[in-house]
Amino acid sequence: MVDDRKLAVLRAIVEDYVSTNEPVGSKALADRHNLGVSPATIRNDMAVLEEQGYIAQPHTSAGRVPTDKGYRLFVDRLSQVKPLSSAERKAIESFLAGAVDIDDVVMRTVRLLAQLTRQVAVVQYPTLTNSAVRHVELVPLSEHRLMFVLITNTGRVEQRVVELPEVADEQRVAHLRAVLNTSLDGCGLSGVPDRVADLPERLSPEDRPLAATILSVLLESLVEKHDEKIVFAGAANLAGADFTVGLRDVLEALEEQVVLMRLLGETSDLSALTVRIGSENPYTGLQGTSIVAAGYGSGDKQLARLGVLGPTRMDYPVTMGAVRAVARYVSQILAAS
Amino acid sequence: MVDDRKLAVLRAIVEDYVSTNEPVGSKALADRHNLGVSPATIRNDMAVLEEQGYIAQPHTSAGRVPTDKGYRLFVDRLSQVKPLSSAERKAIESFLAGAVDIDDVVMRTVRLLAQLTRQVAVVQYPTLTNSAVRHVELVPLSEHRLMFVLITNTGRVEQRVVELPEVADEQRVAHLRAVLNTSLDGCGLSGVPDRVADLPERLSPEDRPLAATILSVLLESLVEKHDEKIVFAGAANLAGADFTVGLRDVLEALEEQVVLMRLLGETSDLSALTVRIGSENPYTGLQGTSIVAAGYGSGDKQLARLGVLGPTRMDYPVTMGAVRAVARYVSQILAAS
DNA sequence: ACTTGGCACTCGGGAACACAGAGTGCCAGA
DNA sequence: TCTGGCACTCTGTGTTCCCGAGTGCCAAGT
Repeated sequence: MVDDRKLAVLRAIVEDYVSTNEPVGSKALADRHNLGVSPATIRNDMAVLEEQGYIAQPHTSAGRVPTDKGYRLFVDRLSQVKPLSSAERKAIESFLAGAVDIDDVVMRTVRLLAQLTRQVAVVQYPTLTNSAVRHVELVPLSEHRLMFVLITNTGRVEQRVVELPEVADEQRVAHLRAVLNTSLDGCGLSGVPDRVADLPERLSPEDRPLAATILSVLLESLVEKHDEKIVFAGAANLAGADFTVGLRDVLEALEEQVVLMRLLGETSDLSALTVRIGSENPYTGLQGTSIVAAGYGSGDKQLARLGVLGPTRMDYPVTMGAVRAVARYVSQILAAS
Repeated sequence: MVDDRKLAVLRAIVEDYVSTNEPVGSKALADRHNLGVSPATIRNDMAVLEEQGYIAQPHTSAGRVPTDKGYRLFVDRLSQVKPLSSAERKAIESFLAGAVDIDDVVMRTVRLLAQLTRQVAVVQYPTLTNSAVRHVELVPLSEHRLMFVLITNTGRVEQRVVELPEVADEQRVAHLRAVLNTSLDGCGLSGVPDRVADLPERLSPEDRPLAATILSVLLESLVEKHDEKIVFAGAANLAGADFTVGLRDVLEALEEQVVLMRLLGETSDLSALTVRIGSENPYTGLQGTSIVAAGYGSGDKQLARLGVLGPTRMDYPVTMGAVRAVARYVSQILAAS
């Protein structure tokens, strides 16, 4: 049904279309690729491919263009991820190595990825879900206010200013700090609510209102930051590509955290590349775009995802290579810190 | 030389052009504004205005379009900042009030401003320069590593992981923490280098290497974060407006922190509005754009700047009103926290 | 000294049109 | 099953033409 030569034709169409951005005809194919057959034969194959929905022609008597289904087949069976050159690897490594904190890592990553792929890069901040409490700090700001700081083993720092219901002297704060730290140290964030549930009861009665206030802020910060932060870069790269759908829609999607979140998708499998092509992606405003995403993490735990967004007409092998490589390097960096 | 009627004509031209986005001719002016004179008279005035460089015609026999110089005159002498409606004020207030930390404040501000003006909003993070140390925290991560956290009175938190030259037990860390806090508490960041200069000498010899390492990281973090962080939002609003210069250049400029920094400019005067029109701005890639910026801060100190960027053909009174209002509200929020 | 109506002139943008070129589908023959 | 040939169908481009908006200038009016 789909014999080898037809697949070769499809591959050739995808490659040519990606590089020229113009519908590709039978003659051009016969010239540029040595398929060993005449244009007429190729035409026949193309007719079949079109009937099966892998390619389409924008109008009668124009060349063929891959459909989403065609790209899908190309990605799944006709291409292989293209590894980066060693120069590129070196560049990545040295660029990421200079990062000083988690914000810096994310920022550098997203810029790097955008530059590398010449597309829009999207990076999700490492999730708190899988991290554990490294330290809790209470810093008195005034008699009635203190700053609550939560440091996780993934290097992230959460902070909140807490209005206190009563005056808290340094000693009581110190006590509470000690209690919090001993009871939470190393505890996974998901386990925090359980651990602190009975905490007020273990304290002397006069400390309870204070503790309750702080705990409520703590719990609140856990759920609030659960909808994760996402950043993007490389929007300028959109300017060149012309989308079937308006540029505006794409930019709007990029500024909607929730949409981005869903675009990156989720896979349990760390290091697996996800490719969403055109209509496969869950957001109607982005029909003409594809997303290539991968998870990253430290050790074996997936912390978050990153990827790039570009026109469906993109160079999948190269893009996938870049995304995979960057995901790996970020994982390394995070594991080391 | 520039009598009142000519100014009225210029104002009318700016207003019409802003609202229609089409070169405006003498007849249209006479119709839409009741200037009390005939089109022919207006033509004469327009000829003079053109000679003086306030307006220009895209081609012979088209209407007139304001030049940068024309907009400048309009902004300086022919318009007044338009205050927001009370509904808008309420919306701003309630939207900003929900912010939980400094990141949240900045994020909400930039989105708010983008939505309000339907343009690209740019917000600079509050500078550290004018803030003071509220608390320094040292959190041991392992025997050889600790996390250094600096909390400022502006609510910002800086963090660094420090590799230690030697094993540091909890006691030594605690001691160092105490020393740091007593010597730095309330100290302006610019004064920190002076204060810590002689600090190692006041410690026992065995603590000095440890202290030196931490101090070097501290000082480094001060200068590094000195080039401030800037965020933007509302890029989607660029999609509608057509720039004389490519959209790509604008997007590129937006992703360059340094460029943004210079665009926002600096004025000592808090609460003064800065307007940079087209060629007035220091970046050649942004010829067709204007920037409206204002400073914000807590109390009387200017902490940073915020503003919007849009086509030179923008509604200056409204935009200026929005920028000024948002700057004020953010200042309030920051002063309160 | 301005203002005004009239008038000739200019030029951009849209409509109509033709045409070359690329590409297809199909068919008959190898 | 492949191939060459051939008629057909489009799109994109270049050309021409014309309408209309808008101007500049001038002479007359206030």
